Amino acid sequence: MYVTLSNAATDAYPRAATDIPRQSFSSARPVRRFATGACVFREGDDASHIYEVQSGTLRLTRVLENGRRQVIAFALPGDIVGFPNGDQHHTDCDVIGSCEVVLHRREALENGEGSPETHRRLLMAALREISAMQDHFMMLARKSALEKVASFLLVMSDRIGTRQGDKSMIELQMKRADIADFLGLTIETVSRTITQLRNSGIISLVSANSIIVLDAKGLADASEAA
Amino acid sequence: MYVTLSNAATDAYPRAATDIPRQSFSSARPVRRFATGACVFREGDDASHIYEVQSGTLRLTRVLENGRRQVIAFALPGDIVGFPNGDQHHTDCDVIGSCEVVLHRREALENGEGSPETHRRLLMAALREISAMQDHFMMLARKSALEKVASFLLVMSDRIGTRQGDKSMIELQMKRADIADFLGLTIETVSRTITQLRNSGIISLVSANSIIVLDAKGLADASEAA
DNA sequence: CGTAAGATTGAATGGCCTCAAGGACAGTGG
DNA sequence: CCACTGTCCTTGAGGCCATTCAATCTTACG
Repeated sequence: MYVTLSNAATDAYPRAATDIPRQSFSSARPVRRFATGACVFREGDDASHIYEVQSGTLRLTRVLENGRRQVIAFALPGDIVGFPNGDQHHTDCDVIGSCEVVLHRREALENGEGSPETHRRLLMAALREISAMQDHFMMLARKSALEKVASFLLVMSDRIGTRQGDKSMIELQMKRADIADFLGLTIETVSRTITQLRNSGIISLVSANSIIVLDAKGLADASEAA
Repeated sequence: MYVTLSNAATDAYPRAATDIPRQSFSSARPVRRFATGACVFREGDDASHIYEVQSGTLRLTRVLENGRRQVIAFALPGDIVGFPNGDQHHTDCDVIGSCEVVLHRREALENGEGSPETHRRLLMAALREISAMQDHFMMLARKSALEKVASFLLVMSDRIGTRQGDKSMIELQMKRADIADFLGLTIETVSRTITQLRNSGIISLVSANSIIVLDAKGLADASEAA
């Protein structure tokens, strides 16, 4: 999951899960379950498979020698992760909310082994990934802390929010540290910004990880404040 | 071109131009020349082709409504740009140093129309792109101005530097504004940082766009200062 | 109740930005 | 040949936002 620049961008690149009836492939492909905290793959591991998330949440990270960490993306239902470059994975992939994933053999993307339909779906997902990452560049480089956090909550609301009348309820699987490393901020700044949104009456917290969006328009405004 | 985290990363993902003898495809494919300032495509244009740079420099940009601009990448010889998402291009592509590009029909990537060899090369380039962009995230989110500029110059030195004894000469095609929008900085900060590197004796300027790397190790140290 | 992990809040610093002015350079026309 | 102009780059001063360092609060769990 990337925090793209606008809802328009999100709409323009619909996720696979909404493109194609889910049962058309899930029943024919091996599905694996992972518990929270499990590791799907590590940087340097042989990239044997590509993973399509059906439920739950994954986290992709890269770490530098000096300890600086970047969360590359969160993978939510409908997302596909683990695109190889060469023979190896180049990120870590951990489960932060117990999940079910559909496994695709790497060759299904690279050689077209298996059905042409699957090959095409994986290829399209890779191209969509490039586009989404380009949007995310703008996010990391050009947005303020408030805009980043508001954008993040907006996307999460769209992707995993449950409607409660005119409000939306978000159950975050990730910790503040994950959000911070995803948005290029510190834990403290994320926390302070969430407090700020709360004090503005835009959101309210049931618990630290359970957020209600009270004012979707206010959140959208905050996400692209001049 | 992305500014990746280390030279190791660059080495690990060699560019197409060094992988495959150039004449094996360039002679069989239509080549187009563009003058500096030309526009290759605009966001929203129909994505009919994918472009492989043989010489010169391209610039990929995205612009927000509010005027904020992000340079997504610079395309140098060996790079491939214009990966579509859906039917349209989602960035602007301008020529900042007169260039020759090899055109590939979009279908060569998406359908495998044309040679399987070309299909595979384009697919591998797309996957390499994803990996390089992931590295670039760390750059944008976690590096200081000094580290960013030093990293940028290191990559440019590796890619387009000409050896002068133990020194390296870089002829930058891009303006300060392009560098700033690529690194997520302001023009002033880029300029100040270059001055700082000059005062440290790490680089020297022949002219604003013509830079000599006097101390490659010093530059490398600056690019990953703790 | 005690401990540990995570989240929040506070105070102070600093790095980058903003605003502003001046310098370098090429192109143009008198 | 030389002002004139526009573009780009550099430099300075001041301010703000995010960080850093540190303490407190919350929650879960034995």
